[in-house]
Amino acid sequence: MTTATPDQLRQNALLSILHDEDRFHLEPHIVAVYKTAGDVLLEAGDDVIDTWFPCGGALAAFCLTTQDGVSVDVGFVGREGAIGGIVSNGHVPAYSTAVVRVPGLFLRIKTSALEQAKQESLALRHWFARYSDCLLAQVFQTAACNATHTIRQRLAKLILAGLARTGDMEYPMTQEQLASMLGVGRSFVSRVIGAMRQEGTIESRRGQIILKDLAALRHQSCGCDQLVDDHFDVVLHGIYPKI
Amino acid sequence: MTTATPDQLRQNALLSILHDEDRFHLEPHIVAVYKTAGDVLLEAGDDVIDTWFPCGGALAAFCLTTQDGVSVDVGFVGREGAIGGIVSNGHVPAYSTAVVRVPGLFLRIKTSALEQAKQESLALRHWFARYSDCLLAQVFQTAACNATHTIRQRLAKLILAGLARTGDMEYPMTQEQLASMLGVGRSFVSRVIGAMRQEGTIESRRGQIILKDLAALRHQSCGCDQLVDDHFDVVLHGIYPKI
DNA sequence: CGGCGTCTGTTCACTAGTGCACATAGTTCG
DNA sequence: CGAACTATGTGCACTAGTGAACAGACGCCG
Repeated sequence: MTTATPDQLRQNALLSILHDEDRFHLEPHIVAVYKTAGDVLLEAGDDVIDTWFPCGGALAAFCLTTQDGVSVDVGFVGREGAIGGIVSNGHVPAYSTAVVRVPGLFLRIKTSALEQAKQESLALRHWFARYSDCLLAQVFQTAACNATHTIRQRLAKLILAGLARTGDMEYPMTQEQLASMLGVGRSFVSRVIGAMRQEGTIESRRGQIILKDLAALRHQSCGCDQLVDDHFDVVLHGIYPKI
Repeated sequence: MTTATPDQLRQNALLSILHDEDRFHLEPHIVAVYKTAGDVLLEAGDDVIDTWFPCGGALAAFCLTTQDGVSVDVGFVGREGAIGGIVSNGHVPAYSTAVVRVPGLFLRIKTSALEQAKQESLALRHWFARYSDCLLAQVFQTAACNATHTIRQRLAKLILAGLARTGDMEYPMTQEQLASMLGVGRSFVSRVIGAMRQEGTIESRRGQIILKDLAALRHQSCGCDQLVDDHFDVVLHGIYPKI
């Protein structure tokens, strides 16, 4: 838990693009922490004291639990974004829990320090506002996707998103976890994965999905994340590199 | 299409609470327009030139159309909120189309004027940021709801939300429209409404739902909107600090 | 009054997804 | 090595939801 190095700051897209002035404001307050899968960054109902920036291949999810006890992931944040006092400026309780899904490095800053910096810099404020718009777009699309697409399509989408993070062909995730991220029954996920394996799209070991045929998996996915990625491109275009 | 009267401004919750200074900034730029069901306030992909404030019982929806041509409403905004340059400050194309669902009065302001006012007032900025957080919370909940709840639960929720706007027992909406808002097949909606009618929960005429048993309808609803309303209360209740 | 367009109820055959139960296989750890 | 977990595959009976088709019913307008 040491103050983050410049090299680490560069591993988050929102931070890597900052002008020197803005960076100098934030840098002293940023701490680097390694987090493993399942770690909770933000608890629903708690004050948003910390804001988190995933680095490299790390991935976190906004996870809601419905009244009947089923939990669902409704949004994902990787190195392109941040979690915490982004939309709200941190004055309010978190509506959603944020959980680490793919382990890795996370940068942490006190939301109060971030907000102070936002007050002093219009550029910083607008930059984060743009990212907020992208986050909202992502959740819009998730809501539409959940209403209309099959579990098979959504599962393919989820696996693709996970693989994009790890950067290789293997995605370490149990079927139980996948089912819980989608908010569906485990046995059905098992069946869908079985079908995909038979068709040669993926392999699967205990706690692991292995990509065999990218084109086929893309084809089975609903492709909702592509639309969102495009919006990210337009809104944050050229100002920072794509993942 | 005349400049809005003070009386009209009071019919939107976000505007009604403003301090005189902030109000004086915005007031001259606000225009009152009557809109009917189906009118489009914002088109996905277009620049967010205008920002809209629903008044009284008016209601608009964020409506997404998936690749396969099915459209779904993923969020609703009534007198408690606003549509347009809220999250993003209007620098970006709208991700979602915004459509009027319950007709009524809408106040319109150029997003650029709103943003100018936000730059000059920290209080205004924070106030809208808080509302943005509520909007995000609402969409989070919609995404979770769509993933886990039955069409029957979601339909009950939708009818309740509509009735809450009109203020009486009648909700003017065809089954076709309800189905399209949920992104589901019309015939199934017809069946569910038939069942509700048999149980005495509602009546239904051509193009109209009539509430008969509020408690029963509440009981059949998933209740997701209640959770969101609670968040609105916590985040926006009474707090609009003068800064 | 008659005609036309739209909304509604219902049938039918079918696919998607649930939830539980139980057998089996892979991992971990003493 | 063997015990104890945990993850996975699969059978089963069942509910939820689809999508097309068609017959009425309602309401409006000339």
